[in-house]
Formats: sequence, structure tokens, C-alpha cells
Amino acid sequence: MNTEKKILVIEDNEEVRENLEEILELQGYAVQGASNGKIGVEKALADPPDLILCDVMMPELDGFGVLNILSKKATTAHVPFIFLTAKSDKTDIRRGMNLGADDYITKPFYKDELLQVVETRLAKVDRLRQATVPDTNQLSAFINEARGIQELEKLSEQHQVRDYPAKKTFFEEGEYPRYLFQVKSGKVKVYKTNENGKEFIINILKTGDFFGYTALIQDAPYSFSAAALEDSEVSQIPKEAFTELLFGNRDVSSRLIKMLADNVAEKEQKLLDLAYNSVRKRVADTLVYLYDKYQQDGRDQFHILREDLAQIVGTAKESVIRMLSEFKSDGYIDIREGGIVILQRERLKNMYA
Amino acid sequence: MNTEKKILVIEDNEEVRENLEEILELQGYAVQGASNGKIGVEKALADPPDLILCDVMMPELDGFGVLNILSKKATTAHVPFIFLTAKSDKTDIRRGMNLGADDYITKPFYKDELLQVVETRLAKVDRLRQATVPDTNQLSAFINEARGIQELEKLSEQHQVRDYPAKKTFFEEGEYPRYLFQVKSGKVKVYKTNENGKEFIINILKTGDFFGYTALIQDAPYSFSAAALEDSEVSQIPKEAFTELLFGNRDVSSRLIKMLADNVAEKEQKLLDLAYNSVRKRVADTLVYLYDKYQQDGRDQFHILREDLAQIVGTAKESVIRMLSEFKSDGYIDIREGGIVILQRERLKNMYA
DNA sequence: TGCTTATTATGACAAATGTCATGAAGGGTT
DNA sequence: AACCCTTCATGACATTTGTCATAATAAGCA
Repeated sequence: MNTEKKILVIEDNEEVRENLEEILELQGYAVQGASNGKIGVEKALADPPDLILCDVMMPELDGFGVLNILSKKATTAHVPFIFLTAKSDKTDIRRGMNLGADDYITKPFYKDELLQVVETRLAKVDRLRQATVPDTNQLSAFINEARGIQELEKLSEQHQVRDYPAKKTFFEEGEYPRYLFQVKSGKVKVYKTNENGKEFIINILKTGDFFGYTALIQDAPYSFSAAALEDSEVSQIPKEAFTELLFGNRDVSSRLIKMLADNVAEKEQKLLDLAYNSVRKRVADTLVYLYDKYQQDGRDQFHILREDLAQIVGTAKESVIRMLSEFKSDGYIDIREGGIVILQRERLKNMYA
Repeated sequence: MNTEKKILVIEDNEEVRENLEEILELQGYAVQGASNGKIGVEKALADPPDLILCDVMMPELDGFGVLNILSKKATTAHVPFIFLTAKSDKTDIRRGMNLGADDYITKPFYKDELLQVVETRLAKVDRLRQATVPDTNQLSAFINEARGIQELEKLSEQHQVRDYPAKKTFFEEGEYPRYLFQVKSGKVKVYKTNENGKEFIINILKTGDFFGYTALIQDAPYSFSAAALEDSEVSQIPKEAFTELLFGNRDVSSRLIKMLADNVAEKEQKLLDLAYNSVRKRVADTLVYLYDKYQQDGRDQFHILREDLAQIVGTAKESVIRMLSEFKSDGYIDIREGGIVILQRERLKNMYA
């Protein structure tokens, strides 16, 4: 992934330290361990790492002391400093932050939590070090894409499937990507947010769809967010497993190139529609789009918040509601208990103006 | 004590905001208040403060949204961002930190607590400013892609270069692709046409840019057209030569994947802009976009048909013309003999509403 | 169950944008 | 110079869309 970021782990409890090291190494970081604060400081100064993880409670020189020393030295002052503290200890957290730490992790911690925090801070430093970051990432090679999707499916099956209730977010704009996702059931929306807080939904995903791969490829923070539209199951494939497969398997990269090219074409079509079509036509198109998606999941009618609908269309909620009323009285659709029912798909699809 | 550091307080609850302002002012800070996220962003961009205090729970644009926006702007990315959250909300804290906030304050807060946090972050920035680090690595992982583009260049050089006068088309929607193109000089537009004959320009290409590869990859008819915006030289690489290189060379495919992913991200951003930005803002953005393109070809002013400009913006020709007049009388641009001259690029770029 | 909060729906109005019409300015041609 | 013809610019006006307010309904929760 990115040229072997160095992480220094300072923790006196051997078991915990080794656990930390293992998790981080598996993630592809170059990890150095230090069994107490003093050694930690020495190592940090001798060879400044890209990030420091440091326990608070240690004999001799504790975490606060380490932070204090390192933040005064020119070579280490800029290194993100994350401290580990007991869950209960709110005062410790406050104290650490007040000493200028960059973030904290409470023990016991989840692997995901740890990695998220680490990557957030590394990403932040990267970004600040100038917006002109040359691109990294080494995906490549391909030949025949037919089998690619199968390989991806296989990969997906080997990994954890999680339940996400409606409205729960998978990730948000600005976070650093660590997974490739695949929808196993339910619906997911992918959206972007405006400077004025307005949201635009750029994709609705149904069972089988992958998402989050563009950010992985770009090796840059997400430029969009994703959330469950309804209760969904989604599998998480760790970044490394994905890139490795991509690297080693030509079919997969070939498949991906195709997916990306299709994606581009689809977005371009949407741009054209958005630019010149009336709200009426755009609402009609969106209804057909959704209808088809839900049909593929075996559902004839669907419920969707008017707000979400508006954000797919790219207009105000009220405008959408008005159109729905209009379509209803025109007999194109029906709105009942279970949601929206499309009565005349073809009419909607071929709507003029 | 502190030479009038500027602090921006974004908080919708008037009582709380005034309380914050009072405490900070008494301490000798120059405080600015904003009663909601939107105003906060505006003020932050208009006059970047030394630190930002921002409530999480706000109508319209919440604290996370504010952070998200500001951390993307060059002028505010480095400003310490502290968010205010309810004491109970642990998830909010985690979420904020994961988005790259620098610290947090829980409500209700004590005066001392507040000041402590604020001073810690200001001090940290000061320290870091002294220890600016020269970046090392980063170029190593880049090699692959660099070579990829080299290979493509080589390919391009081996093939025919043709002169195309302004307005001449390279290919049209529906035709079957047989070449990969590269612009050697001049400017090319790529556009799509509506059922009503309206055109939307999805890309402007400058010297060095490739085009037509998505259709080659998809192995499907063009879903767009391309034409010379001005007299141009373009090299034509036969389909076979391109695909052969693509399939045989990892660097090339790696480079292509990256290009495609960037392309997707760019289009998604355009969709968001098109959906909610006013014509005024879109015209401003487009002028900056064009200015930058032409500058890279060493030209400070550029001529472009109003019709084409309108088709990039996605609006009516007359609307564009009106905006140009407006910008001219506002002193942002000048329109003279040789075309449009951008006088205040930054103002145009940061145009609000 | 009753209370509170989302969500949907409408009306009234303001603002933005598109359309049509017209004229001025420039460029090239005879 | 007189003549097209294209492009740019502006006014008047219609239409579309967004915004605000408020009511009606549904949904969640104590």
C-alpha cells in the first residue's frame, strides 16, 4: 500500500504490546516496540517513526512524560502521538489531550478501532504535508475479465458479514479507507455532501454490488460517504486482501477496469440528464431506476424517504413530493401502505420533458 | 500574552456562544462568532482564524460537516479544530476524532477546561511551525505509474499525428471506436448530446491528455463525441496497439486504473456541483477550471465561444453571458480583444453561493 | 394509551433560470 | 465601402424551481 509507514509502540505490558505489533504488522506497517518510556524516547529520537502509540500507565517514565519530551524535540514534535488508556479513565484522556496528544485509544480496544485511529492520523499528516501528494498505489495487470468477478465473490465470502441497521453509516467523507464492501442484502446509498450541507446521492447499491473501491485505488480519503438505506448485511474485505488479489490476478484487475469504465460512462450520462432534464423527467427516471433495482431483489414496491429521493434527483424535497402527487393522479404510480408502486414503467421511462 | 490570536466560535445556541466568546475575549483572544455551520464555514474561509471551536449538534450543517469542508481547503486545513459535544456522547467524540479533529470539549464545560484545551492546541501549532519537516519518501512508489505513462507516450510517438481545424470532430456518439487519441497541441472538447439536441461538455482536454479510452475498454460504441475546440494536433493510436500494450504491461494498466478512478471521482464531484450550485458559482468554477488548463499550456487568457462555455456549465448561453458581464463589472475578470482574462482567480474559486 | 417526533403533503410566494426578441460589434468577402 | 454572417450583449417576460409556513398523517416511545 504505502511505502511502509513506521510505527513505534511503547507499552510495558508484553502481551498487549505484542498484540498491538501483530495487528499493525499484519496491516503492513513497519513496527518497532519499546518496553518502557525511556527506551521509547530513545528509539523515537534515534529513528523518528511516522506515528507513535504509547501507553499511559508505565513505570519510570509514563506516557505523559514521553509525550512531553518528544513534543519538544524538533525531529519528533510533528509525529502523531496516540496514547492508550484504560476505558474508565476520563481524566487521563483529558490530560493526554491537554499535553498535545493527537488522539487516544481506550483499552480494551477493537482491532478496527485501533486501525481506524492510526490511519486517520497518518492520513491527516499526509494531507497537511501539502495537498500535492503524488499518487501511490500499485494495482496492475490483467487479461480476461470473465473470471474476475468470481474471484472477487470468493474473496467476499471469506470475510466477515455485518448487519447494519437503516441509516447507519459505513464510512464518511474524509475518513481513510480500509475496506472494500459488498452488499449481501438490503440497500446502500453512496452520497456526497456540499459546502452548504446539501447531500447528493451518487449511487444506490443492491445485493451483490461492491463499493468503496475507488477510494482504495486512489489511496486517498473517501470523497463520499455511504450509509444503509434499510437494514442491510454487508461484507467487509480488508484493503490488503483486495489489493493483493488485484495485484496477483489479471482477471480481477481486468474486471475492475471494466467496472470503472462503466462507472465513468454512467456518471457522464447522469451529468447530461442533470444539466438539461426537468425535475419531472428526472423524478420519472429515478423511479424507474429504483424500480429496476428493487425488482432485481424480488420486490415490486419500495419505500424510500422523500428526502433520499430528492437527493438522488438533485432537487428539493418538496419538488419531489409534488411530482409524486402528479404522477399518482396521472395514474403512473400508486402510493400505498408498503410504499411506491410503479404502474406504468414504460410511460415513466419515455416521459417527454 | 498571546498576540491576539483569532478564534472562530461556531455554535447555534446563542447563550452558549456568548458565554464562550466572553470567556475567550477576557483571556485576550480576538473572537468571532457564527450562529450556524454555514456561516461558520463562510467566515473561516473569508478570514482563516488561528483556531476553530465548533458545536457538533447544529441544524443544517453540523459540526462534522464543517470539519469536513474546512479540512479540504488549503487555507483552513491546518487550523486546529476543536468540537463541542454533549458529555454523554462517546460516539460523537470518536466520530469527530476519526474525521481528523484535533481535540474536543464536552458540554457542560468549565472555563478552565476550555482555556486549557484552546491553549494546548494553539501551542502545538506554534511548536510545529518551528519544526517544519522536509518530506522524504513518496517518490518510490510512484515509479510504476510514471513508467506507465512513459510507455503510452512512446506508443503515441510512433503513430500518425494529424491536424484538426477548430470544430472538426474526431468521432461521434454511436460510432465504433478504432483509435486511442492523444492531444499534441490545442484543445479538444468531449461532449454528449441530449434527445432534444442539447449538448453537454464533459471534458476539456489539453496537450498531453488521452481520450477515447473508455470506449475502447468497454468495447462498445462511443457514448460521446469529441471535437477540436481550436486548431489542434492529435495523434491516433490504433486500437490494437493500445490494447496490446495494455494487456501486456502492468505499469500501463496500473496507470489506466488510476486514471479511471480519478475520472469517476471527478465526475461525481461535478454531479454534486451541478445539482446544487447556482449558475453563478458554476460559471465561476468553470472559468477557474479553464484558466488552469490554459495556463498549463502557457496562456494567460483564452478565447472560448459562449455557447461552449454554457455547455460546460450546463446552462443557457444567455445566462452565461449575463454572468460574465456581472463578473466583469465586479472586477473578477476582464473581456478584451484576446478573450477572457482572469483577474481574481481566488475570488472566483472561493465564490460563495 | 397518550404524547412526541418524523414524515408527507399543500399553499403561497420569491428567486433563479430559460426563452424569445432585438440590436450592436466585429470579421471576412466581394 | 457595402454586404453578409457569426458572435456577443441586453431587455422583457414566462416558467420552473426553491423556500417558508403550516397542516395532516404516520410512526415511535414512555
